[in-house]
Amino acid sequence: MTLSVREFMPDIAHADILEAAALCFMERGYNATSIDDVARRLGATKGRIYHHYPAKADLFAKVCRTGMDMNYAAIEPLRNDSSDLLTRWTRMATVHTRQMIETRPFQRVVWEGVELALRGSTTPQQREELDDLLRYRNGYGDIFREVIAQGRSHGVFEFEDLGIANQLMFMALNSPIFWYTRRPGETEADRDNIIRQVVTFAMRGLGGKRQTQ
Amino acid sequence: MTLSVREFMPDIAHADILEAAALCFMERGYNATSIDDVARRLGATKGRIYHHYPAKADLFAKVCRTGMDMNYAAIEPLRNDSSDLLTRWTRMATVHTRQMIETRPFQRVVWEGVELALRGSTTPQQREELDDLLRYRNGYGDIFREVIAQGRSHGVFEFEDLGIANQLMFMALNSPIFWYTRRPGETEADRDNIIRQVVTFAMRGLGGKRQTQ
DNA sequence: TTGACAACATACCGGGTAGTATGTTCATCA
DNA sequence: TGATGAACATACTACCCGGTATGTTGTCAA
Repeated sequence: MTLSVREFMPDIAHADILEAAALCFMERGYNATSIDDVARRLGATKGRIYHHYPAKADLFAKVCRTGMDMNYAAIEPLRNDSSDLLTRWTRMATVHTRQMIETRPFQRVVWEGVELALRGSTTPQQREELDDLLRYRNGYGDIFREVIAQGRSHGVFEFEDLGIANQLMFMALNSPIFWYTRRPGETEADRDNIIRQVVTFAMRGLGGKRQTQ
Repeated sequence: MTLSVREFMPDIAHADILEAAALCFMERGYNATSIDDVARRLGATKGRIYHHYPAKADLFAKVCRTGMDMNYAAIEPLRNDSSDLLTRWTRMATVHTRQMIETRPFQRVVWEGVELALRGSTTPQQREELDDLLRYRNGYGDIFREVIAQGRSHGVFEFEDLGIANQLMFMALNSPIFWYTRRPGETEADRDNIIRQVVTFAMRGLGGKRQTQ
């Protein structure tokens, strides 16, 4: 259900560049990352990158977009889920959190992209791209927002302000992009265990009724 | 109980510079902020800043340290609180969250400082300062960590991994530094209401028993 | 086989910015 | 009162990095 980069990029050259860029941007941030850094990680030079992307900002935007594309694709199968609300929310939250862990470099770049978009203060053309990203991510957030809103009106969840609750929920679910690191010898079960704890925290935070874990 | 910058800086000149720097760093981030930006906000020039701080990195570090100083000072009165654990945790969490809102520029810079420290990749001397910041903040985090650990062993809280729970709790409590903006006409009660919702979310997330709000 | 184009590498330029070196003003104190 | 130094402003330098212009290699079609 979770997707990797290459399934989105049939063109290997682009996938390699995007992956290297995502890693660099994650490690040092947008401004501190030079195109030469990305090229060095690829074992190549600037020329290769500028042949495919007109500017650094476009490369960054593409990494962000790819990250969000993967998120949308991951929860897409759950759009038609007809389970009860709490089950549906739990599935969505679990998939989302797993996504944060398994495509962490991209998700962290998305986070910085959203921050840059909110700050403003860039060139008009880049502004356009970042605003697109913002709308793209807001649309994604609205999917969850709607579910927890329904959940509250059905007595499944209990909270006051919908906007605040949504923010807090996403902060919890997204948080692994900041503190998760793959331990050597970590099993699939270990990771599932972490994800479960994160989702449980968010569910309880939303005032959700306890369900069988 | 919450403290402002000037109470920490008897020297007004330093307080002005730190406040301007905090605002600039918050708005554009460390790398994208030039010393001239800070000077411009002060209605001054570079000379003034370099007269007090040897380098940009030192100014940044000082902003971080000041932010953490304010946090420590804010919860200091609660160290000797002999109330029951849930009450004590709630008071600490409330003070902390209020701190995030009322000194938001500084707290946001602290966040970026921690990120820079975790990434590494800087000059050795700055590395030293950032590592100091990291230890300083970890010490602060341990205060909360101990309280929720005790709370769990006394049946007040319920969660699995202590480290993960602490991370998730702080993500929730810190989150206003990302999404809080002061609304025009916002009253003191409005702000208290926001803080209460954040604290409630975190408490429930930790598996805390509901108490009278 | 050759021309033409894609996919890069190499070499270079220009703007922005951290940091410095030097002036200038003003207060304080011997 | 003049000497001294703190607290800045001004002027300048050096470097890094984004972007471009040009060179090189391989492939493929006619």
